[in-house]
Amino acid sequence: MGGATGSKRVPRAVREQQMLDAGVRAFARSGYQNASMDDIAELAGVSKPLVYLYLNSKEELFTACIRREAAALVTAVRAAVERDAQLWSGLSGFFAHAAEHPEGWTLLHVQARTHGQPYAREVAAMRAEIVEFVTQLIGAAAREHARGAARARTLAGTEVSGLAHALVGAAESLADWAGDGRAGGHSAQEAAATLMNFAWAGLGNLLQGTGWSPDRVG
Amino acid sequence: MGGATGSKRVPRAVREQQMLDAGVRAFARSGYQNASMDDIAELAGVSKPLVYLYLNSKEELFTACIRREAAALVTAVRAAVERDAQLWSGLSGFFAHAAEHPEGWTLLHVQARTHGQPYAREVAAMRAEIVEFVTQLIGAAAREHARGAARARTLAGTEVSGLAHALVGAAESLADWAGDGRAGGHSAQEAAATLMNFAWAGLGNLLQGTGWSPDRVG
Amino acid sequence: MGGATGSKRVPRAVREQQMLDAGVRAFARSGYQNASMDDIAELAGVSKPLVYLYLNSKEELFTACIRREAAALVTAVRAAVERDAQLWSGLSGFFAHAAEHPEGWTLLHVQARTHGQPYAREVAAMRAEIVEFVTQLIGAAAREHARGAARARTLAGTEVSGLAHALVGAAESLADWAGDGRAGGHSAQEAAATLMNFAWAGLGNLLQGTGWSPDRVG
Amino acid sequence: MGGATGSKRVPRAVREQQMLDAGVRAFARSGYQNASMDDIAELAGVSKPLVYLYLNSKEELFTACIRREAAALVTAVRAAVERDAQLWSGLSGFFAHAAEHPEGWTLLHVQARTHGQPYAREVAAMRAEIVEFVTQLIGAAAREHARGAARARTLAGTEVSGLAHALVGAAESLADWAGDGRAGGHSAQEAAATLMNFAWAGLGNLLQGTGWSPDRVG
DNA sequence: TATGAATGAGATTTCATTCAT
DNA sequence: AATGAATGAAATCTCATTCAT
Repeated sequence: MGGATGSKRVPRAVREQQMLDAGVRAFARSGYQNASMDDIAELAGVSKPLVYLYLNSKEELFTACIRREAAALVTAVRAAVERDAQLWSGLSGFFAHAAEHPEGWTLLHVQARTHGQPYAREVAAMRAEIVEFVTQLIGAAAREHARGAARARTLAGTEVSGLAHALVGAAESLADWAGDGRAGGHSAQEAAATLMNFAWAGLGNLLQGTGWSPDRVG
Repeated sequence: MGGATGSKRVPRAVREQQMLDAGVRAFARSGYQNASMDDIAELAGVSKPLVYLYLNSKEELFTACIRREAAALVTAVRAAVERDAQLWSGLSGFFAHAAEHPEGWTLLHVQARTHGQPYAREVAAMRAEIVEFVTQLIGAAAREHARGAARARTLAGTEVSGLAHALVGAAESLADWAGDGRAGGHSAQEAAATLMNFAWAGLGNLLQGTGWSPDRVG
Repeated sequence: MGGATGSKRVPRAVREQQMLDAGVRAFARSGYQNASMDDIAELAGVSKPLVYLYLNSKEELFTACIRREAAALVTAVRAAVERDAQLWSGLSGFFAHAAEHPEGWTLLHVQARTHGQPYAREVAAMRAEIVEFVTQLIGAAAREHARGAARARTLAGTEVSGLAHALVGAAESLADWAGDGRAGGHSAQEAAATLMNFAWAGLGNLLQGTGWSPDRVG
Repeated sequence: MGGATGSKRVPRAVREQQMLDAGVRAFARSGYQNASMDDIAELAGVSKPLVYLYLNSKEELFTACIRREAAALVTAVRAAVERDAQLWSGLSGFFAHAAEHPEGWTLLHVQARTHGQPYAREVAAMRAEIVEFVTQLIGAAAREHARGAARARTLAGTEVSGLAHALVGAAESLADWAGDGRAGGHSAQEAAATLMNFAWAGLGNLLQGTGWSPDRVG
């Protein structure tokens, strides 16, 4: 009932993936505490003891879910970046993956951060990896900008870091927004474009020293 | 033991605030589910039945905590905005409040979203209110921009909405970043300035239609 | 139903004793693992959570039961010994207590030794205390003997120790035997007398060096 | 993995012994309940279903273990007795076997008594058999004694039974004592000698009616 | 002869919540 | 205004046992 397949006697590796699927879905929907092992077992179409036999405990199951989703997201972003090393590609890959795996994205963005150290650390590591990508891409974008500009200053480390964090935060918020129905069906591409618009101009401003400053009105 | 005061026979209004203090702290630290009513009662320095007498249930207590903290944040942002109706002031006020009330901020940003409908709605309402501020401020900034620019197009509703979400997300991410030790002690002011830099330029670009577009490299 | 009293709202100290009573009975009858916390709670006439509230866990409950019964037994033996410092009194006190508290005795002798370190140690400590009593009493009896005998050698430390262990073991076995129906209703007094008969003569033999030795037939 | 052999296709009789070995070890170490069928299967180097195929259930496995060890002990004692029909030989044989098979001895002495009817009966039967030996041997010793004494009364049935129980209990206690390191390495022979000393003299006293009685001091 | 896959039943433990004072 | 005593309901986890090959 509600179970994945009706098939019996499935090899372990396959069952484990089914269980992780169920875990991701249940945790994303109900949160760590509210998703019971009974729910997850039923969703996976197996009995509870089998879940314990393969994944040992609720905590380990949660960790395994987070790890799988984090790895998938990082892989998606990395692949996008490796195609052409553009900020646009990275953002686009990120939004596309988040849109295609809304439960995985919710698990990482909403659920995993809520629960103590072990999980939050896992997600923080993934986020750091993505921030690192973005930082590199901002560097590349800065060089691109500089080529087409008369004079350009060099960005300080914390400037780039702050920028990267702002960008990732904006991306996360937009991913949520796009994931909701509330955005009126805006696509991953549009979200990426909106953000690029923002980032590109902000970057240019920053490089040319024409940026906004507190004593300016606005 | 560890309770707030040791004093007895405290008027209801005061006791309630003590309980909310305890609730905010406990929920922010441990999350909704892991914070037990026992913990909260002990933290508040009263017995559990009294908590129930005044706040009825864990859900209501949580809601009351969120409402209080959300109101405080909105009030802070509103006050900042009302001083001079500038985007900068709003952002600055937001960062300052988040920095001064880390537990309240954690409660709103990290914990409240995790839990199903009743609470999430509360937070969504607050977020919507802030997005609304930002939307208005963006409108004001757009007019400001337009005054100094040759030609400026009018922004579409979803554009503004997307921008506002990106901005709020970036702000939240920066608030976390600044809240950590990892930013090397960056202040609320600096975070606000970084973000303004970003937003201001992006906004200009958008208004002038000179923004980045996917077929451009970068 | 089957619960101790029907009384409600009993002070904690009293309830705790009722719980220990129930624990001793249940553990003695069914063993540690087979006695469920449900059984114990029902036997004590309270709900399970109350048992946990007061005694924390099954292990702690078991420990508390063992400790109480061990203390009671030691106290009984000590009191008997202190009345007149005779081996007879000690044995008699021991048998009387074991006969009057068969469940406590079973708990200590049969159940507690079966389960790992923490409990076995508790019982071993109690047994050591009793062996110590017996050792002292053997010393006294030896002096008594010596006064009425022509020549008497001094006992070696390990001889006394071995004797004490044998005596305690014999007493334990007899306590079980007397506790069963199988002894045909033999009383504690008779068991004590039988054992004294044994011990007294054995002691005399040993002191006079007329004891049995392997190369003798028999 | 820690299993006995790695060899496949072993004849049933051999496999069964391997399983009993594993069972005895596991039950002696952890007790009936704590030793899981998984543990035992792993220890035996086979899969769980095979254990069930050969031994049907945990209860039957336990019973088989007890039976094998009890038979071994009884056989050892019987052999010793049959050599020369002396109490000394029986005790000596008993101690020697217990010392050489500590896990079997633990199983019989400590674990088997704990668990309800089915097992306890098994052990009780063995104990009864040994008590019976001892009773016969005491009879023989009594005749021996009588031959060298002026006048000797006849022992009542319960007297002999009590004696036998005391003796067996003392023997068990001494077996534990000698089995520990605490006895300072006392051997089976010494334990047997200590006990014989005790028994021999007690017996003589009893036969001659010169034993200790409650109104005597001591 | 032998095993990987799977489960029903039941154990301990926790927690929000109420009663009686 | 305030609390010690008490519980219903549900969660995680374990284990003896069987199925299908």
